Amino acid sequence: MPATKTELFKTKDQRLAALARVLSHPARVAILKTLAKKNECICGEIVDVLPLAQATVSQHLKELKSLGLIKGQIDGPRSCYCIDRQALNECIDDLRSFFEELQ
Amino acid sequence: MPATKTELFKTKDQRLAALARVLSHPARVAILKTLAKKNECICGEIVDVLPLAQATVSQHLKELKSLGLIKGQIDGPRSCYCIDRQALNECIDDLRSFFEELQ
DNA sequence: TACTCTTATCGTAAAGATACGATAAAGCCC
DNA sequence: GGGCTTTATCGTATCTTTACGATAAGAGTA
Repeated sequence: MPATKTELFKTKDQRLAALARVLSHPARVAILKTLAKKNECICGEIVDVLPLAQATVSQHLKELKSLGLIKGQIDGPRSCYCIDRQALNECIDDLRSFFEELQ
Repeated sequence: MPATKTELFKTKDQRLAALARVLSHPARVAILKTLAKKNECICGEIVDVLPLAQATVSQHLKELKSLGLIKGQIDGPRSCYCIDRQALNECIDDLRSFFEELQ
């Protein structure tokens, strides 16, 4: 029965919810903070910082990337990640205007 | 095996993730917007606005309440909900400082 | 070429979230 | 009291998320 009725809501609300969803795990919050601090990181550095297995971290990175918040580029045998500043700013704006609507 | 390793992360990151989690469903986003617009609503009004069954809406309201973002008070046979402005402002501050850390 | 390092993906198990019908509980009106 | 309205909770089905081991795939190195 429960086939997630997400599509029945307004596009804006869906988008905001999707953004909130990627921030809804402390690992992803920590990844963003780490990337912000070091500007860019190879995957292994992030794995070292988090209390999770490499496969799990890779999965979290994938989610951040699929929402566009981070970019990843291959660097030899490594993967180098960084925050997509522009996408981040758009997300911040979305959240900001949501909160303004609430106030 | 997967027993959610949330507790292994920093308290601040956990808290932010928990906040993001309640915003991670469009129904809860819509509820907050509705409450903001009308200032306060009885449960039934919210049910009328959302494409979900009463039981489901009640569940979403419970989650918003348990995080403290909304307050509910019994009004005769009805339940009257409103946004907890103070709690909301604290959440906004948390998010703001998180984004500042990212920039 | 063989070997090592690094990371993504697959498969899968467990936990959590979502959704709703049914029902309980509490107040109102007659 | 009896019936109606309103909402919370219970039980349950299903879908989604989280987590990790195993493995594949690609790049560098001896």
